[in-house]
Amino acid sequence: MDSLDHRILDRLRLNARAGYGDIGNVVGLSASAVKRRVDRLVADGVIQGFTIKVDPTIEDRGTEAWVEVYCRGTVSPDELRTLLENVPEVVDAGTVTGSADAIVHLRSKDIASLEEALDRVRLAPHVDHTRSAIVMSRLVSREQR
Amino acid sequence: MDSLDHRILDRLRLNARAGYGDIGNVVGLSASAVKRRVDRLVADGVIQGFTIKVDPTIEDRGTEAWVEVYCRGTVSPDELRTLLENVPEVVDAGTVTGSADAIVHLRSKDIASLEEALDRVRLAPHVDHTRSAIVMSRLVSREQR
DNA sequence: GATGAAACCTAACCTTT
DNA sequence: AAAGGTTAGGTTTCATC
Repeated sequence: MDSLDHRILDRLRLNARAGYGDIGNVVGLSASAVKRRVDRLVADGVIQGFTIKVDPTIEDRGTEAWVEVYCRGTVSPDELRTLLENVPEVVDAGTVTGSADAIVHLRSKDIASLEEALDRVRLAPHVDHTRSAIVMSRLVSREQR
Repeated sequence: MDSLDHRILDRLRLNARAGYGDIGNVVGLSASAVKRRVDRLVADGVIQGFTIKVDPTIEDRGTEAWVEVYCRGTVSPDELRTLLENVPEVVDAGTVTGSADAIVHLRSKDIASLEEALDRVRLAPHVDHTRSAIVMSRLVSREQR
């Protein structure tokens, strides 16, 4: 992982379909050299995949909320994972420090379907209660770039 | 946006470098027809870009936290945005319903640098106090990256 | 880094509905 | 007209040197 690798990652982040030759022109390598590095970055797990960014509203994911989940007693992360993986609206979740057991990021079509998804989280075993914050306006969005 | 478009998006989400011919074999179209649809999806803003998923630890973003931001008085979303955009560790943020003014998702190298970033948020004008939850274990990760 | 064959992208043209 | 298929060219990928 030298500076050339980082610059190649930057180019691919901007355009994952850029040709090896084009990337090479920017970073100062031949197409073959770039391909070898990209292949190695994939093999090493540095590049975990090539994807697209899709407008969330197109796929009924324009409404979002962050939810703190509070459980009764002690619940293993595995139990929580199983529960949350069964709710497709959950896009991101983790166990956290502090009073809540987990924080869950939900994405859905509208408030109604968001509430429906939240209910599925809330009515699961072990879950005591939740504390929700519905996103009104997005301020920063650098998760996908 | 018909079902073919959705299936093409699914294929590209799995592998943004898949060939048009390969995608066509799966969805039942010729390579040209797939290319025309992809070009249209890009032109219409449905596909917002082609990117890579990079292992967060490689780029010093392995430690994360969710932070509720509470402000004094009334603060416009624009002021909050300006503030948060100047902290590179902020990967995601939005104004929310409930008692907090905003929720901020931070990613950094380790706890120490996370705390440093949090301080930059906390010491900004208008910010009264924050309430943080550091992520211990990731449960679900379906965010498009 | 260079080479060459195979695979792919792309645009123009044709067919179908 | 709108959408898909076919073809032909130029370019890119990829294994090998």
